[in-house]
Amino acid sequence: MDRERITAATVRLLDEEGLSKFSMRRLAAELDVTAMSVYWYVDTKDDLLELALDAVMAELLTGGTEAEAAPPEPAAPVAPAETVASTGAVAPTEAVAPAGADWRVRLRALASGYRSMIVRHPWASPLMGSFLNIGPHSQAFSCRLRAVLRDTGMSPAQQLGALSAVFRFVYGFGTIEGHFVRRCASAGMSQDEYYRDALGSMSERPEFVESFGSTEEIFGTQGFGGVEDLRERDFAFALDLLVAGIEAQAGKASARGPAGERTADGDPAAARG
Amino acid sequence: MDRERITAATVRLLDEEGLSKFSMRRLAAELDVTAMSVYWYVDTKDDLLELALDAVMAELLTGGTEAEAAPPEPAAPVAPAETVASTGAVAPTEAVAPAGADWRVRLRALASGYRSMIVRHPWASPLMGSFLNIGPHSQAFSCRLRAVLRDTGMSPAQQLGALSAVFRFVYGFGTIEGHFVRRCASAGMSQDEYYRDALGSMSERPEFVESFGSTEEIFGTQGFGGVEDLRERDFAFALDLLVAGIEAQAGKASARGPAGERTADGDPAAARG
DNA sequence: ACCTGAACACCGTTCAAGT
DNA sequence: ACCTGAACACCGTTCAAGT
Repeated sequence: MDRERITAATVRLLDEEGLSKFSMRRLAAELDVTAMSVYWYVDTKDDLLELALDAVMAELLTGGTEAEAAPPEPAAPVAPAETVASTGAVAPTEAVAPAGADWRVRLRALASGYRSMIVRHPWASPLMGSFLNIGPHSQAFSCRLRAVLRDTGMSPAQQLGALSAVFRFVYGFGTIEGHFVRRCASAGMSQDEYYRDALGSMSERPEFVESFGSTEEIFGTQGFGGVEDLRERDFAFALDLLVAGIEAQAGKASARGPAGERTADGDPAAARG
Repeated sequence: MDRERITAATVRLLDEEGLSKFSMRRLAAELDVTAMSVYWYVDTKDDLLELALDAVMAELLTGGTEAEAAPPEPAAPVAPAETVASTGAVAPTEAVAPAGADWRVRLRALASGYRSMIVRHPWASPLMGSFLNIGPHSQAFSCRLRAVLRDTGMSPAQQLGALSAVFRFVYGFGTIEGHFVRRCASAGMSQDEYYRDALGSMSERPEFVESFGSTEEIFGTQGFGGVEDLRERDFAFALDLLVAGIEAQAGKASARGPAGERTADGDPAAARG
């Protein structure tokens, strides 16, 4: 009975039953302990949730581009013990990209990893709020993203803007996706069934059918591989948009010279090389 | 005592005290009524929250590009009665754009309006989940966005991808922004104070200071107008990224011809002109 | 048709008390 | 140092009963 075991049980319960059903009393029962003994290790429910959030953030750092990731195990691609124990050896590797690869490849890898983490743990996104000051693992992930953006050719000020854009976009995508997945599950339907129903209710509006065709036409389109495939393509397309936008901005930047508007002294691109 | 009055009181309470403090009992007290009489008009708390969500979605439709917006008042730019009554004459007009303007201008207007609505009502974003099947006002807004995207020169399939991208990105931006604003308020700090504190805790990590300078350097940078100004610029920059990405994709599309990969028969761009 | 009171099965958290 | 029981002030929702 220590903080790690409590955090692991919290993550497992949150994964299985969702944020709204999680309670201190439910957790205590799971740990075969009275309701209030958890409070010896944790000040408040919110503190515990922050610990759980930090634990799943660590999933994004298994194996790494640079050694700046987590305090323990500087280089070896070993997943944190508590996470493996809780989720049952789901070792996500999508946030890992070849160290010297093109920034586009690495950006896609980081974004995909972040997104899939949010989908794996739908309870995490409402807890993330601002990506400021929420644990060392989140900061380490942010560092990796910044390292990638340094190679885009954008000015430092543009890099900061792009950092924010990528973070928030992936957050939005993963959060909505997570909501949808959970809603399907709680309705006892497959994602395709739920999507078909939703389309059905939208087909009551005639302009919708005019734009996209009837439900049967959408599902019958050749190459339509279901909602999950659709979402995969939407995400890929959105990343294409971002990458194309970054390339355009980087072109502008190099045409006008390396200096941005916002940044002050201490150009990090120059300092790092 | 009817559904409209209940919905209006709900929106007002949610705005003032937040989603977590809202309860049926609290609402009943506000309406000077016993706890359970609300259940005569509303089946469940979740149903009521959906009503509230639909009510604030209507803010995005005041005044419009086309007459496809809300059932009442087809064209006149009049805000819905219940919203005006509840928020005290905050009549947002940001989602309105000149009808025949460039798609870039109209896209920015729609995105800004959506974002500011989310910030005005931070409780709305956790409720939005998927943008599918949540009320007629949301669908009408989606229609307007589609109408704008038709003018980008993208293929219909690309338009669908961009629709998803814009929606989810703005959602992510507004949600995180709303979280931050609320967190500052509940900590009793101004946004700049909170931001300074957060930077201070991040300055404990040396690579952060190496990249961006110390807190004093960041706040002292000429042209730094505080967090809110920073966020404004981040949002504008992110929209620039999206617009540039859309332009790049549209260029590809017109170079390869109008047909996309995903769409079936019934090309809406051709049908609408 | 509309509202109420009492009740049920929950919450997070405190606090004095046990070992 | 670690855990417990009882208690406080809350929840959403049901249901029989009032007018």
